Amino acid sequence: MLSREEKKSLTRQSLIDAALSIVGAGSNFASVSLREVAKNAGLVPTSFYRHFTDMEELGLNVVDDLGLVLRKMMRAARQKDGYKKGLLHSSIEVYVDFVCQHKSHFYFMSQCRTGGTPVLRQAIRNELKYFENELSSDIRSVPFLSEMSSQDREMMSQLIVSTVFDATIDILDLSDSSANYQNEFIESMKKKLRMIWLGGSVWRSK
Amino acid sequence: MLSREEKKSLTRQSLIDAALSIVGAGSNFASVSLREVAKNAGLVPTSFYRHFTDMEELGLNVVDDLGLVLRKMMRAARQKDGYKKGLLHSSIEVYVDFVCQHKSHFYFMSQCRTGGTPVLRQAIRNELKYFENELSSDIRSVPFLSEMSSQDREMMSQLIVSTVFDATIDILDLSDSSANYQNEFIESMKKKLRMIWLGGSVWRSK
DNA sequence: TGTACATCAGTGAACGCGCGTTCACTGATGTAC
DNA sequence: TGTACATCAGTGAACGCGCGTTCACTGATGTAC
Repeated sequence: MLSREEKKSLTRQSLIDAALSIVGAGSNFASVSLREVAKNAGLVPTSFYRHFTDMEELGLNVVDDLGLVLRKMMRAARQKDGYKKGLLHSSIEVYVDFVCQHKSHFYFMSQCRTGGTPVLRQAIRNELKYFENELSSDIRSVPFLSEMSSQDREMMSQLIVSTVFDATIDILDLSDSSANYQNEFIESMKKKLRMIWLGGSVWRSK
Repeated sequence: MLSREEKKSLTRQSLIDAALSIVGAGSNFASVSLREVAKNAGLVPTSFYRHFTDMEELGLNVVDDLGLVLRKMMRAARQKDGYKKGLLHSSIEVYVDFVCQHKSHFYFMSQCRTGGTPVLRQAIRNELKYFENELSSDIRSVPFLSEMSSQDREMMSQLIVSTVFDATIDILDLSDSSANYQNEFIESMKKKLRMIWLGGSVWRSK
């Protein structure tokens, strides 16, 4: 038998999942109603208040959920080839994989980064910041990039992260099209990152 | 005296402006109601239908409005220094200027590119496509970039355009902060573009 | 130019519906003795 | 272990409100003769 506390946190998660599934089905989080979420989770509207004060607070918890997915992704990317030569290529592939396997989370992220309430936008920004920092410290150990100033490394990381994450909505929209078209897109992404990488390798911090 | 047709198109524009001003005030276009727009334009809700079938159709007309702003911006950017040495620097400045002077349009663009209905997303994408094409043909006339394949030039343009437009929401959120912080952001943007530019200049189409 | 009729942008009442939120409740789980 | 009471996640009725949409209307503008 589950304790009251355990049952509560299961219900809580089912509300988060309900919101994600509604967003994944094409709705904009900004126009998803509390009643819709509760109904989708198999609850009466008033139960919502036992877990969150309003949709924004639920949103912040969805961001936390997203954070877990992103950290799992970072681990997968590092494992895939340990930041050797094929770093960029394999990272892109891991990213596309994760986007396709967690569509709802990434729809939510894409939407809220630009269309959420200020609080929600900031929460998403913080998640991306985490990525930029990780990447920045990884860059330090790349031989021909190691002489960059830490500020420039940070700038380069931002550029890479924003380039990758900016492609999210395109990846999602493309996930229903032909494999050919998808591959073309991925190859173009790889070229973009290679161009940034090249730029970084001839960069002189001054 | 204005003709009936002229008056109608003025009303139509006031509906578009009303929607923009609501978005500019912090709402997400996806959750803006037809009644709210009509009220803001000084009309009774039912009048809305004399001009648009629904909010999505109004949205498409907002995109057209945005298109005009973007083309005006492109002209301003070209005029500022005719794509000479300071191209990137002055373009960024023109961009930041336009974002700050047409906040509503750019909030709308940022939101709808990732959070609009599929039709709206596609319309925004098309506007960005226009930019990418213009930039791509400009790149052809830059000496040390002219040997790139047209496909790679296109890729590089996409990278630049997405980097610039991706910064929109940050520019908007920053527009209330200190001038120092804003300048820091702009300098970072310039560095990013310079890194891409450097990458392009050592790029070898193969 | 003047008259008679057609057009149609904007009106105002009305509809049924889903919304967020309140409140008193129920009954299973947890706690004290 | 058994009993008596407290806690609290989930319920269900009810509220007032703004929503999108319908319909018949009005009265200024446009058109035909």
